[in-house]
Amino acid sequence: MIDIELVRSQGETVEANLRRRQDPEVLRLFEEVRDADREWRSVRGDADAIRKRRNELSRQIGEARRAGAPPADLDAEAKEISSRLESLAGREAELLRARDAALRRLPNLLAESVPFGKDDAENVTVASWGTPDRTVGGRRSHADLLEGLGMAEFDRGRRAAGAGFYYLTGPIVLLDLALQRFALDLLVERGFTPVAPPYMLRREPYEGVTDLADFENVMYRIADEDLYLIATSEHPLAALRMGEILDDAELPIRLAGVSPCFRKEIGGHGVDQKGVFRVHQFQKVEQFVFCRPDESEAIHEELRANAEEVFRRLEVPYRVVNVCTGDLGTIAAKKYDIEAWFPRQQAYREVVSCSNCTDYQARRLGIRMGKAGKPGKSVPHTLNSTAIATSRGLAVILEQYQRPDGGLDVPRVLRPYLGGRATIERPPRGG
RNA sequence: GCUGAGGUAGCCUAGCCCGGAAAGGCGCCAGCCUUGAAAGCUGGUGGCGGCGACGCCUCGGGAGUUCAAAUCUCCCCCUCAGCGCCA
Repeated sequence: MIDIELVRSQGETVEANLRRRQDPEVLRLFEEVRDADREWRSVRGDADAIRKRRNELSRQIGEARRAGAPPADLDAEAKEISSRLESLAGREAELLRARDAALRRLPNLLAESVPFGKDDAENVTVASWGTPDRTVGGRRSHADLLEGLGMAEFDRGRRAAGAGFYYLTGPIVLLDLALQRFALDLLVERGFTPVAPPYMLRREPYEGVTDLADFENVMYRIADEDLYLIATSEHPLAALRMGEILDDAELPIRLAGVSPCFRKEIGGHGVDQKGVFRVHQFQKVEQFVFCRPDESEAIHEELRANAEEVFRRLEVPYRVVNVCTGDLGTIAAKKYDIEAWFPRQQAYREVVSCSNCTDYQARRLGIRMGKAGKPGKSVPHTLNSTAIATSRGLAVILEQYQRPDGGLDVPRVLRPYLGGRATIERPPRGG
């Protein structure tokens, strides 16, 4: 959430920034925040004056009572003033509620380096690595390949859990774990602390880390409980320090989350719909950082470099796009997507999302900076980035490393995690 | 799930039974003292509104009673302990 002080003192700048998102609803919300805040402050003043009088009377009545009987006129005025306050206080509370509701729905301010654009077609490619293989050459979809190897159960997954769920079986499970372990080791090497977070969160922290629309669309709720399955470990990692004061000296805090991710809304598919590209459940190793505001820009680049390194070591061609103003989500001030080359689809598809959330998430979670004994008012920044999501990471490897005979070469960097194994073969007797 | 105890400012705690300006300690900041530091002493140290004098609010959250609620009543949330169940 944006700092209300900023809305007051730099209203024009904030509005101009929000305008870049090209969403009329956002500007309407901004007006609502500003109007409600202005009126709240005015009503607040009136109500405070009445409260002051009430407190005076209350004090006098108390003193009079201790001395003898309370004077009837004081009592009458106190009663009258209380009822007058009631409606005003109601209005005051309502305005504050309206202001904060609108403020919480207002998206983050955009970083200056975010390119202006309408939608994902106008995202700007800022880097690329590797040479995309432009020949389709009888490549199979990752789902076909998996089924050919007898290492995935899509139909049975649907029968048991519904569309969007699947079973992986056999050596591919080890490959999946190897991918996670490889990414995790890389992050640990670079100073991250591995974290196995809770896979469910209560509503309150959840509202701090995500926006309300997402909340309704993507979250699985546990029936009769105030619990939601996490959509990414970013969320429990952010909530790890909710309500706390972070000591400047401990920043930056680099965390590597490992968890399954659960998402209700999986959207449309496109080519090769079957498989693990868009699913309700997948594994992810995630980078997450709490840091000082002045260092978040540099750390954003660091997270991006780490994510790029994952795909370089896997020898998977990719490009990096700077997500444009019209395509950026609510929480992020700036976002890079890494899109890996899927040779069967002959397309770059998103495999990493790397965001600088500045102070937006931290403010919603009530996280501040300072020292024990001397809490500050400033708010740290949070950043997050995929290291590897093993649905898509797996899919791209299956597309790229498949062999014409239906087997799979194991990416060099993963072999140590598979006991040196270099290939995954079709089982001797076909399924 | 049952029973009990709790939730008070950055932290720890008192106040609650019996309603009437949130006491104290730690930490932190400043001053005094000191060659410097520590100790000691003095003062300050929540949020919001107001240009300001100042005022209002704040005791897990909400509702109620009352002139007045940390305190009384009701509902809800969370934490801890014991018991139960359990990988």
